[in-house]
Amino acid sequence: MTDTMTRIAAGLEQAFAARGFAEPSVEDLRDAAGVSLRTLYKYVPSRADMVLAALEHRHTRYLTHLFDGLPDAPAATLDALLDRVGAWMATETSHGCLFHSAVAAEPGSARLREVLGRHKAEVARRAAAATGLEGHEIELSVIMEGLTQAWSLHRDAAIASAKRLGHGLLSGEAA
Amino acid sequence: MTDTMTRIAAGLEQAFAARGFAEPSVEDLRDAAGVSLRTLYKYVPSRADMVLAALEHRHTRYLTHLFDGLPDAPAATLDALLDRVGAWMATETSHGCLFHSAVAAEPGSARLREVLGRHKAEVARRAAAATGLEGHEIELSVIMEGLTQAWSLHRDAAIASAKRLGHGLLSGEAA
DNA sequence: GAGCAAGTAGAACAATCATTCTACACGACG
DNA sequence: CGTCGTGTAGAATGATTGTTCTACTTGCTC
Repeated sequence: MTDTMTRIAAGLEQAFAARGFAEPSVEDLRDAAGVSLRTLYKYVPSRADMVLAALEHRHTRYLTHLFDGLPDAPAATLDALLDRVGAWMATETSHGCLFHSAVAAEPGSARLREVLGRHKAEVARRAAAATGLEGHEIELSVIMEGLTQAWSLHRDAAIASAKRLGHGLLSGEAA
Repeated sequence: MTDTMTRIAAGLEQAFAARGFAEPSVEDLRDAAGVSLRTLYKYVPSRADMVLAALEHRHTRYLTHLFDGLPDAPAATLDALLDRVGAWMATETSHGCLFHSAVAAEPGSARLREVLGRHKAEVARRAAAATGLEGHEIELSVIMEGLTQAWSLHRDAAIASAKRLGHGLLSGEAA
């Protein structure tokens, strides 16, 4: 059933998020997934695929975390969005973006790079649509990426700084 | 001699930058360093120390690349700084910040986290001093981190966006 | 109740890898 | 000349790991 696959993906995501992509052995991943080695390999036929499955799962979780039930007013929306990025960092990842980490761990993998690109593009597109900043996807990307990286060092101060940069974007919008 | 140590550190930096922190074996690192295994272990007694040596070397190289001979006028300085970040990405790293990658590869290492923190703090401090934006270190961090991450996907467009965000900071400075 | 899909537990295999060790080369210097 | 510091080349070791395989258990369905 898909149920088993989801449980596996969720466990893999958590394991990679907590311990990085290099350290956990397949036996560790099996424990995290809560299934036997046989079943794990049946659903996910290699360790590289385990990484992809984890990222797939995280992608959908991240999207719902960021965009479900956002407010309507542009300024409030932007603030809420950046707060949610910070909240995600606080609860889900102590350090950086999991997609970038995956690519960094295996810079040669074209599949990983493609997953990263799709993930980032979709986040930026949705963020622009939600804040009425269509055409400024890349500025939004820079702000959100910057917040994600800087959060681990500066916590709430990083969120406040990202908000200030974002407001500059909104008010510069008259032009 | 320190000469040998520098040669080793430079080789290690290049190897890790090109192939990530997980993939290269110690024998690969030996080839990159251009010394024998014995000598490598004499100067750098474990693989974890090889990572640290590489980061140490990159730190000083990055600082000189960013800050040597910067112009004086605040706006020109900021642009030049962000251009240099982009140039660094183009020539030195196809993907992301090497320090973040190192931490991501081994999230448990306190030594790595400390090196990351010191690196980022020094870069932000110098950037603020060079652009006359003292007190805005964190905004600068967000912009530079964001550019570093977004560059791999958007290239020159990421640089232009980072500049726009930075100019917003400079003109908002009247307040 | 026979058979089948889907699961668990864990041993076995082949390969890789970090680290150490042995044996040798060479230039400087007293 | 001898020896000491610093280097090279590469084999041996010991442990870990990704992957596969064997043997057994459940629950469902005809």
